Amino acid sequence: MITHAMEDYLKTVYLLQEGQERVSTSAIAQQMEVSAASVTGMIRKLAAMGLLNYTSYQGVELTEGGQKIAQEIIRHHRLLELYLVEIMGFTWDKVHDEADKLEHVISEEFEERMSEALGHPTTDPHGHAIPAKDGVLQEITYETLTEVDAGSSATVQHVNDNDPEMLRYLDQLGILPGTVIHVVAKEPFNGPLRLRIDQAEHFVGLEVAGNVFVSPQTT
Amino acid sequence: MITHAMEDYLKTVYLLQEGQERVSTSAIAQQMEVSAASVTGMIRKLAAMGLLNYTSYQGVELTEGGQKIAQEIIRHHRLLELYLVEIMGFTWDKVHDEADKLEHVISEEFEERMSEALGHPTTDPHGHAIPAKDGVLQEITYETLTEVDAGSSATVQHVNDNDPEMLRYLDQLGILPGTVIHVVAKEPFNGPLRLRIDQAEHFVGLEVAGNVFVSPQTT
DNA sequence: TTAAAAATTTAGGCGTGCCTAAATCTAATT
DNA sequence: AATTAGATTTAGGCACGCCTAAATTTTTAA
Repeated sequence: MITHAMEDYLKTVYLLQEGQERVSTSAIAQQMEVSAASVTGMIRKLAAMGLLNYTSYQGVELTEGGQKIAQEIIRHHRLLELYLVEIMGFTWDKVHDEADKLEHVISEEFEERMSEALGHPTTDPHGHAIPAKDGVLQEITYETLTEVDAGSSATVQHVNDNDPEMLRYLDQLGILPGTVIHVVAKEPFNGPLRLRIDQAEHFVGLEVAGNVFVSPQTT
Repeated sequence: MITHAMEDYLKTVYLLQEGQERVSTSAIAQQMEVSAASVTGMIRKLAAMGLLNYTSYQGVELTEGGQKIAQEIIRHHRLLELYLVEIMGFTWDKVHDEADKLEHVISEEFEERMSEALGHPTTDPHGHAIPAKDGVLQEITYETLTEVDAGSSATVQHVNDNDPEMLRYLDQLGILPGTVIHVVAKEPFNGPLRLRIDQAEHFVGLEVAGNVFVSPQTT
């Protein structure tokens, strides 16, 4: 039997695995805000179930079975986020926590009906790709806004969705997936970035900029 | 902290309490499909939290605090059932199980947005009253179809929602909240009831009839 | 009113998922 | 190569929510 906690671990490993080969115990512990000892315990259980490969002291890697479950949960999460915003009228800062609870509980039919109501969408409100029902999710790794050179422009691809406060701030600045941002200048000594968005200028700190993922502007 | 399991117990006690003064351990155990010993354990915990009054061997009774939580969960459940049917297009036989899982997990805002989308409804798809946000739910106790005299008619008020199979059967017969049923005859020795519904005649067993709650037809 | 039956509680145990503290392994430094 | 810092695992413990079996209380019926 697969529990909600197991689903959470698989999801976390999946998302941490982006790019990386193997995921360390401490990375999982930090992300999930549990002790490393707890992670070891759960990892061993999941390995015994064939959901991930684990070598002591060497971190883990999802098996195909583990990936499938992780993708299913991530699909639930992102469809829920979009459904909550588009159909139910939630603001985008509230949907992450709600989806975190609902994602483990909804049925396949619920998932299917959400997808239909939304016209089988491919991205969630924060710009993350929604995995197809049985498809592989190839999340592209974008650079963060902090890495953009002064004087050039970039298009927002996605923003981190776990901090409601920050999402409200980004919304206020007009930083949404699709927004074009021109980096006017970067202040020295880890100072703020000077941005032009839609004619208006803003000074934004590095912590915020590090949570905004962009691609070089194509136009 | 109040857990999902606790919420389930409070809900069950609340629903069993209809009419009755006190609710017995075994009644709860039977309804929830757990052992009587488990019920005793949980009851003691809930009593220690002040959510119900408990005297050994004498059953339980919800306190005001316990009632409030139970009503909240029942409101969630019934709003969810209606939302799933009306907005998402579920058939009425599937919504009970889905609501049983979701009811513990949705936020106040989710509840509020469902209620709004549904125009602040007062009954769920099976005819049960939806408690108001902070109101008292006064569920009226109706008689079952088995108690209606042959030759008289009755209006369906609500049907039990926990057996999907039976709900599909009732749907097929056209037995929904609001339906007028004429009891043509009752076969002896616990035999079937002969019913007229919308011109058509049906023979229905006592098990089904016992799950249909009606009031004498007023017209 | 007393014995049998039924209901309830107590005792002890199990899996889950978390914790802290101590032990152990890996990697980095000298 | 030895030491040491950091990461990881092991050991032992705890709360939850369930279980079965045995003890106890209440109810029913002889």
